[in-house]
Amino acid sequence: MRINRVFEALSHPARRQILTLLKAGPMSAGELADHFDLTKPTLSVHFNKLREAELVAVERRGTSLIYHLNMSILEEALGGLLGAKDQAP
Amino acid sequence: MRINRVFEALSHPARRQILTLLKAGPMSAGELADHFDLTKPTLSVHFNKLREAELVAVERRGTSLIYHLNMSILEEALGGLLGAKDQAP
DNA sequence: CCAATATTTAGAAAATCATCTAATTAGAGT
DNA sequence: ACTCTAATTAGATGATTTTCTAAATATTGG
Repeated sequence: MRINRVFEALSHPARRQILTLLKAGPMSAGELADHFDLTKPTLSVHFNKLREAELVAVERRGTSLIYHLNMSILEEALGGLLGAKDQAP
Repeated sequence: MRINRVFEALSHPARRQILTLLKAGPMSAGELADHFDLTKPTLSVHFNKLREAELVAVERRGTSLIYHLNMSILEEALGGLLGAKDQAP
């Protein structure tokens, strides 16, 4: 896990909201884009950063790309910073 | 809590390391700076961003400024993103 | 008050980021 | 093969971030 990429990915509000939306279940790029005031190309760039951080995985379904949340990376990254003052619980 | 500022502050590796160092206890700006290959003015800018995010608090002790970790903001921000798929625990 | 120490603020340069429009790729159905 | 829909990549531009050096501020001690 490239922790730098993860936190960099989390630094933009739109990207955090994408993750929050995906908590409810997988969603296509288009459906996700409907929740924002940004153009699809812009959202596409955000999807890419989330994918590079492995915070989401993508799967093709016909002409659509379906994005899935990868919760474990989120837990590892955030948990890693939160916990471990002197030892792991 | 300005969640945007918090995640923006967490996006830089030096700033995350500052927080990690402060887990062991309060430390002066100079002591913190000794752990990095960056100049003091640069570190000072990082301290400011952490302070604006309320991730750290500062207290003067003579000519030194002592930085303290504010763990609760970290917990709120990260916990807020981690938890709450449909309800708070 | 003056000098020394600790740290910050100011200003500038280089790098990175976010965003848009236009063009391209990929798949499905006719 | 053609067309429609879904989404991406390319290229450009403006804004923000990171970093440095130089100068300024604050506090203590003689």
